[in-house]
Amino acid sequence: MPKDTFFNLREAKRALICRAAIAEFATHPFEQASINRIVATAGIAKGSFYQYFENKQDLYLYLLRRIAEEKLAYLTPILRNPEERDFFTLLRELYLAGLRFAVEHRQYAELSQRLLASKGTPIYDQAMSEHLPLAYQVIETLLEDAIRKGQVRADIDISLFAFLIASLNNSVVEYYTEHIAQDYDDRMLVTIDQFIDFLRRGLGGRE
Amino acid sequence: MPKDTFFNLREAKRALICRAAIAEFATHPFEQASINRIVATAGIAKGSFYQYFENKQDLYLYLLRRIAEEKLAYLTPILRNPEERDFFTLLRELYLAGLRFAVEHRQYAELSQRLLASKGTPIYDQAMSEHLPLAYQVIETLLEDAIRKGQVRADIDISLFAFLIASLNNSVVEYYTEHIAQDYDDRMLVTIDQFIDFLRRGLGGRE
DNA sequence: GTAGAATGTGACCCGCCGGTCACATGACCA
DNA sequence: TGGTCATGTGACCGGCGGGTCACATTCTAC
Repeated sequence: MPKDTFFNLREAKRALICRAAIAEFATHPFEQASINRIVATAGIAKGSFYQYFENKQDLYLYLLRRIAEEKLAYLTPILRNPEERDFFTLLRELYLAGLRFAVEHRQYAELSQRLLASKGTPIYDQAMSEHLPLAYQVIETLLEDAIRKGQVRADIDISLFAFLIASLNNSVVEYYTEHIAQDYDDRMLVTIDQFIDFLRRGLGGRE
Repeated sequence: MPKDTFFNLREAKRALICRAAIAEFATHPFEQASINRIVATAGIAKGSFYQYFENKQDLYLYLLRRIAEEKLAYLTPILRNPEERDFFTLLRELYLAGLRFAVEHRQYAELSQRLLASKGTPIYDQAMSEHLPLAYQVIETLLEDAIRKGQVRADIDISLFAFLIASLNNSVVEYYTEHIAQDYDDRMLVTIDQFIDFLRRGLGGRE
C-alpha cells in the first residue's frame, strides 16, 4: 500500500504519477518496467518516489487495484438483476462492456494483458491471488443459474466452461483490437455477436 | 544463425548448450533470460558462447526454429490425407497431438508460451514473422475445405474462427496442464473431447 | 520570526546485464 | 620442433537496474 505521503499529495500530482506509471507498465512487463523512466516521465525525483511507495511492487499492486475497481464499477450495473435476462444476453453485455472498457482504457488493457502474460512469475501469483478468484466465481455462479433455468445444457463441466468463457472474453478483445479496429466502432457488436452465437450453439440448452 | 564453430562442436556439447539455453528461455522471457546463467549452467566460458552465436537473439531464434521443426514433424503425419477424415476428427487429432507434444516437451511449451506472451516486443515480431503465418494458413485451408464439404456451416467468418481455433488450442493446453495434470494422462482425451464437442456444436454444418 | 516536522532531491551504492578482447590452449601439418 | 589456425577463456567495459541516504527546501504552528 502506498505511504501516507502519497495520499497527502495534491490530486493533480498523484494523477501525474499514476499516468506515468501506467504508461510504463502498459509497455513493459513488471520486471522490465523501470522506476527511473517512471520518475523521469512524471518529472519527480527518484527519492520522492520512495517517499510515496515502498517499492516497485507496491506501486504496481496499487495500480492494479485501482484498475480493478474501475472495471468493476463498469461491470456491476450489468450484473444487477441477472434473473431478468437470458444467460447469453447477459454474457453478451458483459463481453461488450469488457471490450468497450478495453478500447476506452487501452493502457489498462495492455497492462492487464502483460500481467496475464507473465504467468509463473512471483508478481503474477501475488496479483492473481488478489484479483482472479472473483472473476471465476461470478462466471461459475452465472453458469449454475443458467443450467438451473435450462438456458445452458446440464451436461457440461462447469469449471472447464467458466475457464473457456473467460478465455473467450480475452480472445474477443484480442481479435477485435488486432483485426478490426483500435477504438470504438460499430463492428464491435458484430464481433461480439459472432462469439456469443458460437457460445450459444456450443452451450445452449433446449430452446 | 549460429556460427560454424557451433556446428563443428561434438554433438554432446551442442546438446548440453541447447539444454541449458532452453531451460533458461523456458523460465524467463527473452529480455530477462541471462547469457551469464546459460553459460554457467552449460559449464562453458562466456567468450565461448560468443564463438558459437552472434548474440542472444541468434541463439533464441535458432532454438525456436528447432522446436518448430520438431513440432511440425509431430503434426505432419496427421495432416497427410486430410480428405479421409471429418474436419472435427482431424482437429481432434491435431489438438491431441499438440497437447501431447506440450506435455512431452514441457520446456518447449513453456518457452513458446513465454514468446506468445511477449506480444509487442521486437523479438516477438521477429519470431512470429517467421513462424506464425504457416499455422494460420493451415487452419484457414482446413476450414475452407470443411465448409466446401458441408462439415462446417458456411456463414462463419473464416479468419475469426481460424483465430478462435488457434486460441482454443492454447486454451486446451492451459486448461489441461493447470487443472488436470502435468503429464500424460487418460483425461487428456476427455478434456479434448469437451473442447471438440463444443467446437462441433458451434461450427458444425448440417449432419 | 523560528523550531521542527513533512516533503523533495539526486548523487551514490552494488549488482547484473550483453557483449568484447587480449591471450591461453590444443590440434594439425611440415 | 615450430608455425598456424581453430577453439577456449574470463577479466573487463559501459550501461542500467532497484533502492538508499544525507542534505535542501517548504510548510505548519507558535
